[in-house]
Amino acid sequence: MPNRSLALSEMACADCPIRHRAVCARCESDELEKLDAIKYYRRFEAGQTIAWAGDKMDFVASVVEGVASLTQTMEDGRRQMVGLLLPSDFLGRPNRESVSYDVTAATDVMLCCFRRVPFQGLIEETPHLSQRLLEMTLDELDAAREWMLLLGRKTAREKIASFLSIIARRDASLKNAKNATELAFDLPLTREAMADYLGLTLETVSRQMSALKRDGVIELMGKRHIIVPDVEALMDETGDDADGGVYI
Amino acid sequence: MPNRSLALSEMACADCPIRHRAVCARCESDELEKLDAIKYYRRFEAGQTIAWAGDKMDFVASVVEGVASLTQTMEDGRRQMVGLLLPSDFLGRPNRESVSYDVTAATDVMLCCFRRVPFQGLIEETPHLSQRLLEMTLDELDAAREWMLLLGRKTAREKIASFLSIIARRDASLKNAKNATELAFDLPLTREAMADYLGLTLETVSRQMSALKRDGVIELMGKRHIIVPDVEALMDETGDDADGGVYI
DNA sequence: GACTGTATTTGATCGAGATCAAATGTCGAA
DNA sequence: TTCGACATTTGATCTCGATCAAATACAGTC
Repeated sequence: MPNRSLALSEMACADCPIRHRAVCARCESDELEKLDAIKYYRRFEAGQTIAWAGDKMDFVASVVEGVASLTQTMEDGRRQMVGLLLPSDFLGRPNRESVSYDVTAATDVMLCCFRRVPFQGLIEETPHLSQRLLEMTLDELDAAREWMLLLGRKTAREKIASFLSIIARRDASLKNAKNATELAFDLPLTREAMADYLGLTLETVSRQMSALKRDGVIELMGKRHIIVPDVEALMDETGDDADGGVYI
Repeated sequence: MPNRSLALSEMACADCPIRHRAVCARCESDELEKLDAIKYYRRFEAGQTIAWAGDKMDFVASVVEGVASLTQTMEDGRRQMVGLLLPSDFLGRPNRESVSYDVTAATDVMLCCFRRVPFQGLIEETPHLSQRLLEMTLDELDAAREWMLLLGRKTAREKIASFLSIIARRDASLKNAKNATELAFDLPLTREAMADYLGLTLETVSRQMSALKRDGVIELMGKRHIIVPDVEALMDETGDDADGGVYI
């Protein structure tokens, strides 16, 4: 498990890769110190469960590295992913001690955890924190609503293309990439997890990936590395109107 | 259009039916006065468009009476509802001048509107307001995630049963009804709007409503009034686990 | 009471995606 | 190098909900 990109112990907020995107983004240095006092890092391996729905969770957290998913499961085993947390995204709900969804590490994940009870206190006394949390929650709600359109009305092919463009966009945004016409990135999810995200079976995911490859919309290097030779062409497959994805 | 349940002009916050549920729920009387200074009421008739996606909206609002919907439309006309606003729900996003979704009055609706720019100012200086807004947004996010499970994984029959139980629950909650075994309420949506909510066609909605009626799960008085003789039986049809909907 | 427009129901058929099944690829461990 | 555990792809068939089409119900209006 060779992952030594960040030393767990002595990481300073100033050097943190998500310092200006996460829930702490607007905090001043004195506010940051208070957060620092209640924070600790935790690492999870790909596939590991971070928490089960119904568990008590004594922390909330920012995703520093990697990807985590929130999923709901029905009694008979049908599963739907309802959240995909990338670096800088926030995990947990203040003022609620138990988790509502299964939380899983899709890749190796590092979390910056805040002890929940003191964090709640900080929220109440730190407008910079609560304002940022509100903004992030509103963004997540917007994302959830895009996702609802995808689940309710898009075809399998459109779902795949939409998913790829979402990942590509978030990936480019994290890397601060200029918008080139060509784009390359790694899929953070297995075919099965993609199926859970998209409300499809893994067979349908695989078939549609093959179809997009056959049609030259994407190229595959191995199973997980994706090259998009023409971003426009991919966007055309998503079913979204042309101007829908201009802003990052 | 005989609707004189509330006089538009001189309604006092103290008498407001959503006083203790809406975004103003936690405000003290001095805070309420500041809100009162920037508020006005507006009424919309069933079917009327409140705002189109992309429009500038110079207010945010609480739904006082009636039901409004948020919908997304694809170029080829496919439509997905992504929000259903019942009394006390909040409409609009502070710090964003244009609307992201089409907003439509599903029934006759009365809004308590706040001029957007001054409202933004109040949010920043009134923790009672911003905390309540955060809480409501988190609740909406949870609801959106339930909705995603419905859209991605439930059968048509389960979707209808889930929708009916959601409406029944919210209706009972608004009326502060004790939880009887029998339940009766009016559908606030046409079959077509239900289809947009559920990611189905209106024909499938109609067929599944007929099937639930045939099987004795619901009774219909006219097209819109629903009687649920046995709430347990309806819950069994939703696909959710038994303890999923205990809390209101 | 006949007429019009809209909402809803019901019927017949089709097809996208699910399901069931098997083959293939991949990688680490023995 | 072979084995075993997975992840992924591909094939054959089935089914639920979509689509196309028509009948029915209903409310308002002249």
